[in-house]
Amino acid sequence: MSHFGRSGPPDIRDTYSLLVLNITFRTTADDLFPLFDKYGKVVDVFIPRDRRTGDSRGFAFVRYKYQDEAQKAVEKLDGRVVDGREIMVQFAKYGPNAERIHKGKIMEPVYKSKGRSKSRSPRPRYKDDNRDRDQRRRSRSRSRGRERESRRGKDKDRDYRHRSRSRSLSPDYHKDRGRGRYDDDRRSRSRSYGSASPARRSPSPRRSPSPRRTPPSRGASPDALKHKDRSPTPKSVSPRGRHVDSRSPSPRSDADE
DNA sequence: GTTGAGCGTT
Repeated sequence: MSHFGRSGPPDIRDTYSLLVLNITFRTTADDLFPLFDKYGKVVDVFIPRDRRTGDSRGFAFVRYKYQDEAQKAVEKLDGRVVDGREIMVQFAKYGPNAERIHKGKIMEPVYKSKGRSKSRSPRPRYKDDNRDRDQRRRSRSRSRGRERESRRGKDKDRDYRHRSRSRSLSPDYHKDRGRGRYDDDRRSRSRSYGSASPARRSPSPRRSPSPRRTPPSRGASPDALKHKDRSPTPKSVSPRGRHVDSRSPSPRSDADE
């Protein structure tokens, strides 16, 4: 859903997509549009949302008409604090159809069946380049600290994410963000609740085989504590509150099994 | 009500 056209992507023929990360979950396309539009002609603004909850996923896509404008917006809006959160603007790496994108411009996959050598730069990571990205990373790393555990090697953790993204090994979208998958099907197929109905149980846990047994670690005898706290006056207390005057609760009958 | 690495819809 585009912000402009309600019928999917309008036209990505000559548009440059920018990826906006680290945005608040409350930020909407309407909020980003004026911000990005000020730096250039924004063709469309799209914010992926959850299909179940409908909440923003925390990032948005802004499509510019010209690359120069997009580039400028990236430099200007990147690092800008929006809604109290520092956003990260950068060119989209992947397209909606898993197409390759160069500088936000969708480029169809090159068929080198005939031509062998395009000799295109794969992605040389220079130290300078890393340095830039490192700076912005600090912003998002300051959160609760999902990496707090920092297991035994950061390399491992880092590699894990790297593969998740880079490697197309996991087509499954398991983003452990609470989205999970559509379990509705499973739930529907749940076995018939005939005899395994927990609700059928007596609401009164009086027959609990093992009630809260005070741990002796305290040094206080369970009996003593129970006597003092539980029933100061056995006659006044009503465990369930249903049979106060009842003379014979009839445990067997009452406790249906 | 919350969350926080990342790349997209009719």
